[in-house]
Amino acid sequence: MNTALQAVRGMNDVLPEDAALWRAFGAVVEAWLERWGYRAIRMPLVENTALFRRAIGESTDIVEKEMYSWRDELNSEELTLRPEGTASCVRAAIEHSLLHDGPKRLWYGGPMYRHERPQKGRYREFYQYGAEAFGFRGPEVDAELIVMCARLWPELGLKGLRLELNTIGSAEERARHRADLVRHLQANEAQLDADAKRRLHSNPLRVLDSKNPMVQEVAAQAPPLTDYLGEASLAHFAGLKKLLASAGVEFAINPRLVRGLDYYNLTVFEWITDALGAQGTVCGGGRYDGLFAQLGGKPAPGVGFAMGCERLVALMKVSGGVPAARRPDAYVVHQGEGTLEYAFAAADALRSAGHAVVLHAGGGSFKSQMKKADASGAWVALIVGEDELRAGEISAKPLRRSEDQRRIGRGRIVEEFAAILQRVKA
RNA sequence: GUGGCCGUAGCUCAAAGGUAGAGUCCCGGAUUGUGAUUCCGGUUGUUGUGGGUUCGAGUCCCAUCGGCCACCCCA
Repeated sequence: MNTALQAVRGMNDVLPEDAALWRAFGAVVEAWLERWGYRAIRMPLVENTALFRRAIGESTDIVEKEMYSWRDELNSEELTLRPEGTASCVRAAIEHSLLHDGPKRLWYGGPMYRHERPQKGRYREFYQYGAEAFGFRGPEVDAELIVMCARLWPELGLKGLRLELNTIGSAEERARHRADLVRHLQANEAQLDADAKRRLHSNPLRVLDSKNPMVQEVAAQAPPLTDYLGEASLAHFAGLKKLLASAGVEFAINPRLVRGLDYYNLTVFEWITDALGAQGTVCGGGRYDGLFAQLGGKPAPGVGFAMGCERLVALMKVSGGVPAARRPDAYVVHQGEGTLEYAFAAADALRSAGHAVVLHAGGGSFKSQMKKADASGAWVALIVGEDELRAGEISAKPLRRSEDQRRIGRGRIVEEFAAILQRVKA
């Protein structure tokens, strides 16, 4: 143990028992994304550091202190493990002119990397599914993305997720608000903590989100962003709320909901649970109409969300929505001179016929082999001993139903096994 | 990155400075080749790691690694 290597902190193995749940989760989510008309795209895990600096924002926590960045000396490139997916997805859309024939709905999944202190529900390598809609200006796609999620939760067996919603207007509106906000914060600078002071100029909107009561007092008196929103922004938000209401999706407006990435405008939202402790946001997203231009592309609107797989899988466990383990159809037990080849061939033939078959390996007494057959969860134990070998047969013993063991002639193994399996599974 | 709590068998946990244990799991057996129960027997280990104090450290001290919780932040 003293010389044994460990996984990197905050980066976890998913062991077979959990991996089954992950696969079930992934299957539901991917089918759901496709059903809503989103198409898969895959991006590299590594991008040029400049992409994230430009997309996410220089003064965000992610860029300031959470990115895994390094200089690749082989060809002098500044590279970064992606801390989120939207920037890469937009980059890919620009690079390959994906919008040349109209708007696009895309989804992706995979690991993201942020160097934060690990905690329940927060890891340095974590998985996300993301959906992005490029080229749609109206609020209907914002609504679609949110309603989509509302429809997914029951499919995963999840309850008690609540939706928080806000609008943060356009860049111009925020700039006007920001000027007044900074003035207000400066007037009350004595009440600000170190963190708030630091953000006063770098990212004053985040000050409103502070949990420090002293800072909260100042924030509460600050000019509300809503007062600075123009007609178009208000109409967009109203349109979104109307669609959510007609879909029967409940939401709470949280005027302090400001997301940590600079590219958002208008709609921002989070799906939150109280069942996972401090890391309660299970899915978050919003609109980012300026991002294409910001990354050097032809201007195009965008909206999207990302959901955290670790958190959703953890919620599925809490909710008890754990799928049953897959049973092998047969476990093949063999003992005696020459039986291995026979058993090996029988297992092979049954697999070719589409059955899930585990061949016993590693020796052991007959009894221990039967124990392993049982422990494997197999429906049927197939037994090849010296008797069977001599007779040119194989014994089939159902393990999950009270049905007698019987012999099958070698030439009829596939047909008869299928018949037994059908009866036993019924 | 800051603070608090915690690391003993694969797993869940005992051992209040004096010989490291239980349950579970795993392995073998209970008259020839038949699985969950029952009964009998057996292995669980550099007490996370490295130092220090002490006649003696799982226990006290320091460091380090890891986990949990909170802050922070977000998925």
